[in-house]
Amino acid sequence: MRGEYSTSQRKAVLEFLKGASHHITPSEILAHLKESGRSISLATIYRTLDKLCSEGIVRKMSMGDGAGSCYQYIAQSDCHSHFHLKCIECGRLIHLSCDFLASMEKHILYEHGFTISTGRTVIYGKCSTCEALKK
Amino acid sequence: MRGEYSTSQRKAVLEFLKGASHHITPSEILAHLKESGRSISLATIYRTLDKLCSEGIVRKMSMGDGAGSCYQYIAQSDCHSHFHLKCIECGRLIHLSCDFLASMEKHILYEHGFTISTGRTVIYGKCSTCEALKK
DNA sequence: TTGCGTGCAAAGGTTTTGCATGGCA
DNA sequence: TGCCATGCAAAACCTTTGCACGCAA
Repeated sequence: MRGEYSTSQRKAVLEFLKGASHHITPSEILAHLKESGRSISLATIYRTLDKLCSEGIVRKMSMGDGAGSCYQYIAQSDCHSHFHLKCIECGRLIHLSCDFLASMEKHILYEHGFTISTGRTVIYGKCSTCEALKK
Repeated sequence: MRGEYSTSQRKAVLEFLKGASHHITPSEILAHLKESGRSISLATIYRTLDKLCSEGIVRKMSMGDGAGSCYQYIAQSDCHSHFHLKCIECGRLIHLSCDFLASMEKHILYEHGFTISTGRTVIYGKCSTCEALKK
């Protein structure tokens, strides 16, 4: 028989991703699940995330930190103009929804023929706090 | 005495970065230098790149490929509104200079208090060719 | 029963680090 | 001479893979 199984591990990973506040590393998933008493191997987490990505349920992003990849559950309401700004200094991640950016997407599409994937894009820079601290 | 030394290895790495056509991985540097007869250890390349980054001479970028980090020499003329678009499908990297994006930078700075680092930011999406191929 | 999913351990790749040596100033 | 930089090897990570077993359907 062909098809996919619904195992307790898959459910646990998916449930945690849904409840999490975005952008989680495989190690974090492991840690949180271990805390809750559930024990899953890292290999399984990677394999599960891989599958969820292929199915379009989860999104893989790479933060520039060298701290490994991050994964994020794709909520239905999340598909709009929603950019991520990441501060180089403090590492804070800012979620930004803004009409201006929506028009930027259109500009790049019509003028430059490029369809932006907002979910996968991270804009780097400095947040106001860190910029102010800069001597 | 305090300060930095100018070694042949540092010169070789920097020179290669200057001549290269952007976005090089440490392994590529190693390979190219080995080809030219010069032999440098990978560790030194990493340490040199790290230093060059701190000095603001070189820029570190992470492409989402899992293929490791990329480094790029920062030319003086390169500091303007210059964004990178990377196609998820074919991997092509597009360099984009555009007034509209310059105004986007200002918008994000004034309205959202965030100073964008254009050099470190990679915008992901699909180029027109790959978008057209999509069934 | 079938065969996908899991766990474990091992392997692969990138990046970092310790230590003795070499080289610039 | 004083230190920083280098090379080598080992280690630390993250991620993938092989294999035998367990479990969903």
